[in-house]
Amino acid sequence: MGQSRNRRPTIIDVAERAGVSKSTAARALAGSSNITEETRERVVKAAEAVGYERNHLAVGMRSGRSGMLGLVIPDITNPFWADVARGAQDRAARAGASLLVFSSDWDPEAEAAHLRTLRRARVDGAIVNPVSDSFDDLDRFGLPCLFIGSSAERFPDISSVGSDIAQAVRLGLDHLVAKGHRAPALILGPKSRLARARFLRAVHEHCVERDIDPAIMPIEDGEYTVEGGREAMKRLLDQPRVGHLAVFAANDMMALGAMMAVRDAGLDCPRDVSVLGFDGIPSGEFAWPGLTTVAKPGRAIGERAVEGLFDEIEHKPEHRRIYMPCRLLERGSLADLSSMAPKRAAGAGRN
Amino acid sequence: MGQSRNRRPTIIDVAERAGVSKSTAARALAGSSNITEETRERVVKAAEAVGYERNHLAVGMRSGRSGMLGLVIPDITNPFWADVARGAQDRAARAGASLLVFSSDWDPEAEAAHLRTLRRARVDGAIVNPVSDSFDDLDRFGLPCLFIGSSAERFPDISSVGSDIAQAVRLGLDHLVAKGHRAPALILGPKSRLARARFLRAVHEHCVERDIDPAIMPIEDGEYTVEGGREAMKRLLDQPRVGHLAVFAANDMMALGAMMAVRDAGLDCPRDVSVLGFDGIPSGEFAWPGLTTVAKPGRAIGERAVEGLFDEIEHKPEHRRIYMPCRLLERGSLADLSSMAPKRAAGAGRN
DNA sequence: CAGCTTTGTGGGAACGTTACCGCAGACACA
DNA sequence: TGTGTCTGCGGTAACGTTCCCACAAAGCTG
Repeated sequence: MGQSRNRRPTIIDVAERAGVSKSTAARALAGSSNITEETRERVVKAAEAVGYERNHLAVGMRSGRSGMLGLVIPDITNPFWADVARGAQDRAARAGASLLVFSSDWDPEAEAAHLRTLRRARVDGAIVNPVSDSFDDLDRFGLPCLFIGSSAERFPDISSVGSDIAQAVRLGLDHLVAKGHRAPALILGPKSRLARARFLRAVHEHCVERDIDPAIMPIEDGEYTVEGGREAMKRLLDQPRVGHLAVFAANDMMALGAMMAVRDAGLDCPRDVSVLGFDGIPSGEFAWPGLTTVAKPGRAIGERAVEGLFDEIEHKPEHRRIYMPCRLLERGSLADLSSMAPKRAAGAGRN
Repeated sequence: MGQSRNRRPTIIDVAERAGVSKSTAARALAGSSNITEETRERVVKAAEAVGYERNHLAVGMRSGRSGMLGLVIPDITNPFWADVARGAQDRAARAGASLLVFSSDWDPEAEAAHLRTLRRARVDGAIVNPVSDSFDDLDRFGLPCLFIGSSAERFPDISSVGSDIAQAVRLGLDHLVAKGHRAPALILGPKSRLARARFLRAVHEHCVERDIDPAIMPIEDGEYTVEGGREAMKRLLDQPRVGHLAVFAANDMMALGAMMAVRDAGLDCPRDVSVLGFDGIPSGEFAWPGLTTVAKPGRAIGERAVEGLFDEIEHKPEHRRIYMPCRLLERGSLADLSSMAPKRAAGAGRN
């Protein structure tokens, strides 16, 4: 009764109720050594009785570990990043840690501000999709840190987790080839983006392996948006071509835009044009036809990133790049030209 | 140099460098009263020089305010909740607070666990979309708390923020009527859900106002999923009907499923069937045709929730329910039967 | 110039926890 | 029985901050 009703109970309240010192109470609650089983039980009961809950702020102060992790992504509203956040959340929760989530909107200043906030909050480490080009804001972060996403490769000294673009491209191209599309057109992102170069390099490597001449693939650029994909596809459709056109877009939004352009041109997907996307956003499922795409493992990336961050925090300084495998999501946007005669010829297929 | 290189600088380091006591340094940095301008300047410079950053853990301990807020939603991967989270994030950041985000997956036990974690982290308050039916886990939360979403109404003592279902339904029905659909069919959620009753009540009220007999509206139930909507629509299409069918679905996913069922039946939307959704998820934009829907203001709800939570924290005990207005997103899934002859009649419209 | 207020500063306690050290008692062994 | 080790527990310092109080110097009033 000595304790004012509105105060949260502390370990001292527990100790008093159990008739021991606070050191003993702390030891009992920490489950550590040199405690009589009987004493431990008394303390635990007392803790339950007063409704004690350990104050993590105080623990953090004393131990230097706050039990919190930071996550700075471009936009939680973007389904891919939401997926990443979800994976990170779950993995952190399994380890008893909490996640502070921030959206940077691809703005270096916002990013820097969020990192400052994280430092002040004394998070144990941070997972960041770096938007800032300059090393200045980031390398002085001074906290265990792990980068995520393709832009991470600009920073050679910092471990990173990302999707395996090379494997994804191989997966996509193999699928296209299997369906009878030998040399698809490419819709890529802006030339300034690192991801674009990575994607294109992977395509080239794949082509070399399969004796395909990459030079025969038409390429169009655009912003990583629906509108960008739509315009790129329009340009592609303006070019002279023979037979069925297949397109591999570097991004699902662009792929969705491309499908719109196909409809705008009075053509049909997949009858006249096949579209393959890259990302695996849920919207692709509800488009008509459903968008066949190579899905990035957002959730797994988030989980793996937290694991990697824990490694960094425990000062295993072994620097690593981790690439998570993607998988193919087959829906309806790809025509199968392999087992039957092309649809635009008379319908005299093998069956 | 007295300070070991790996330690983060404290206010004592700043004080020593500025040649003042830590009290004075604290006052200077807090920007508060009774400081010579010259002293303040010296302290601020010293702080910059040593790279001082205030330790929020310590501030939280001392002041009882951690500067952190909790957000517990069903799933950050769900676009509506991601939108809410984004609004909350931004609003919290503007007030200098950080957000701890958790996903409960509609699991009461996970929810309870997350709330415990938040309490231990000593957040200043929490925003929760309550999934637990029982008051037990929640009312004993013991922290300033604000509920969000339609399930919040089960808890009469706790302030809440949600979307204005009545206004949304009115908006949707008015739009349907304006387009010439007098008595649309309804696709609703499971009978157990509170949101369903609210939706239906709003429909009835609207009908009374407009002298429409609600009894003539066909109603089908289903889970709040694509599959649920698909099956409900299938049942609707099996019923005998005359002319164009219009459907108001209580959820965008169901609406998308309904559109699939229309296609499955060899019919065309919007020529044969009009579909109106409710939520405003991005996928609706990429469906074909684009889903016309009543959009919930997710982001605004998140922002308003943080504001309301701040009110709760500052012990304004005034209990409130806040309903945020929805808006109509007109895309392509609704036929206009008003200004022209119905499409299924000969194409002899007024124009 | 005595007594008062005002202003700027320093000292110390407190927030809740854990780590370290010391101490008392039990026990083993010569 | 004396010496040494081990076990269980209590006391205290420390983490970094802010708040309260005390104190000195300066300014003001009569």
